[in-house]
Amino acid sequence: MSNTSVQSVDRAIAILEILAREGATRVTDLAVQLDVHKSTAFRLLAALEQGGLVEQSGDRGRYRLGFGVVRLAGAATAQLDLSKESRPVCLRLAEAVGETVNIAVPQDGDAVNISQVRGPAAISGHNWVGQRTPSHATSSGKVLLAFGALRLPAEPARYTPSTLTEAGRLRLAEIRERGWATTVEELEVGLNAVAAPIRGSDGSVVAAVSVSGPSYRLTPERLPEVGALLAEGAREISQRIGYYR
Amino acid sequence: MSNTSVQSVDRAIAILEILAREGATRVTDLAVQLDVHKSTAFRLLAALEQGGLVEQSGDRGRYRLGFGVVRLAGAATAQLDLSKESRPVCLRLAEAVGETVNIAVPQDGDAVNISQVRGPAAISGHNWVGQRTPSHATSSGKVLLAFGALRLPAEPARYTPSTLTEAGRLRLAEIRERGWATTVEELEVGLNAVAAPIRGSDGSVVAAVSVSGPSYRLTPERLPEVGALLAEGAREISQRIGYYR
DNA sequence: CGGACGTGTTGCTCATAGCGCAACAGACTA
DNA sequence: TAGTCTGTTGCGCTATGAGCAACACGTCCG
Repeated sequence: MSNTSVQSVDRAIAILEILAREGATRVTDLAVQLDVHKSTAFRLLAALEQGGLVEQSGDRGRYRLGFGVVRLAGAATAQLDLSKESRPVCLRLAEAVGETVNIAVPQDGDAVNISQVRGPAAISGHNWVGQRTPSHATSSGKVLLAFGALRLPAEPARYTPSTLTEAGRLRLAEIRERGWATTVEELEVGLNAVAAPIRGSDGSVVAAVSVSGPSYRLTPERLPEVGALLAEGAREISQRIGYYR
Repeated sequence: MSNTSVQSVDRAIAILEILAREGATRVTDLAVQLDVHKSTAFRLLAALEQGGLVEQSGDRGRYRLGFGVVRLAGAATAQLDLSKESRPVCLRLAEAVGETVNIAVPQDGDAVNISQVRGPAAISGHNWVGQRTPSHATSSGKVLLAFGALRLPAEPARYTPSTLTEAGRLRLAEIRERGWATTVEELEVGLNAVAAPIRGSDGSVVAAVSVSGPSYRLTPERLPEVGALLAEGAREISQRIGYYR
C-alpha cells in the first residue's frame, strides 16, 4: 500500500473524516481544511451527497454526514461479527467431525459461503468461500429456506439424479422442528452435508453453519450425530453475535 | 445536483455499496460489476483501504467493508440524534424555567451552540445557534472544560469585569462533583446561565444543555434549583442518545 | 511435481476527468 | 441599496485517473 491510491477518493474520505469530527460544516471551511479550491470541495461534496454519504443540514450551505454511512456500517458490523465470532466454533467442529465446515449467508436467493475451515481429513476438496450455492440443493440453503431467510426459486434446477426439485420433498417443517438439514448427493454426486441455523440478535435466522464431506466418509448414518453437534455449535455462534433466548 | 459529480468518487461509493450488499468480494469481481479495468478497481480499493473504509478479509484478495465506516456511522448517528432527541427535553425545560435553552457541542476549543428553544418570557434576546462561545466564560463551556471535552485556552480573554481568566477560579472539580456549572455576568453584563453535561453512548461528555436569561430574572439564588432541573434533563437526553449508566 | 490457469499487483503511457480560476446568483447586514 | 460573503456553475488546462500489459503469487490438476 505505497502510492497506490486515488487522490480524489483520498480527498472525499478526508471530507468524511472532517464531518465526523466537526459536524455540520460549510463548503468554504472544508475547502480551507483540505487546502483545495472551494469549487473542488463543492464537487466532492456533491458526489458524496449523490451517494448518500453526506447530506445538507437544515442550515443552508452546511453539509453533514448522511444516513448512507449508517447503512454501510450496519452491513459492515454484521459481516465483521459473524466471520470473527464463528471462527473458533468452526475450528472445533472441523476437528470433531473431521470434515470441512462452512458459514453461509442468504443473498439474492442463494446461500453464499463466507468462510471455511478445512477438516483434517480433507486432502484437497472444494474451496466454497465466496461461492453461491442453490438453496434447495445444499444443506445451508435448506436451513435458510426452512427458517424463512430465503425463498425457493420458481423452477429449482437439477444438479444430480438425487436433487429434490419439488417444494414438498424438501420437508422444511421437519427441518425447523429437528433443527438441522441434510443433503445426500443433491448438489454433487459423492458429496453429503449437514447444516444448522445461526440466529442474530433479533432472533431471526441470519446464516447457517454446515459440515460437508465425501459420501463415503460422511455417510447418511452419521448425519443425525453430526446434525446435533452442528445445532449446538450454531447455538453458540448465535449467542456470540448477540442472540439471547 | 445535476452533473456536478466526480467519477472516481462515484465509483468508490459504488464499491462500498457492492461490498455492503455482497460481503467480501474479489478485485476482479468488483471490476466486472463496475465495468472498469481490474487495475482501476484495485486502485480505488487501495484508496478506500488506506482511508479505513475497506479492509482485506482473511482470504487473500478479498476485500470487505472496514471498521472505518462503523466509526463514521457512530459520528453520524450522534450528530443526527443529538439535535432531534434533545428537542422535547429543551421544550420542557424552557417552559419550566421560563428562559432560553441551548445545546452546545465542543469544537476547536469553543462551545458551539447547535440548537435553541426560546423561553416564554424571552421578548427578543440573542440567537445563539451556530455561534461559537468561549469555554471559560459560558456555562456550557465550563461544563465541557470540567468533563474534559474542551481545553482551556492559554490566555483566556476578558469580556466583562466578572469574567474569570484564571484556571483556578473556574472551580472545575466542583462542577464535576455538583453536576452543573454557572456563569454570572461573565460573558455579557446582565446575562446569567447554568449548564449540565450530556453523555454519549461511550460515557464521555459530548455536549451541554444550558439555560440562559437576564440577571434580574435568572438570579444567583435561582441557579441551584435550575441546575438540578438541567442535570435531570441532561440525564434524559443522554439516555435518549444511547448512554446507559 | 511441474505446468497451466487465475487473480492480485505494479509500471508505463495517454487522454480525459479533475481541478482551479473567474463569474454569477442568492442571502444577509449596515 | 450597496457591499460582503458564500454556494454554485462554466470554461480551459494539465495532472491525475484509467487502461494495457507484464509480473508475482497461489491454487489446482494431470
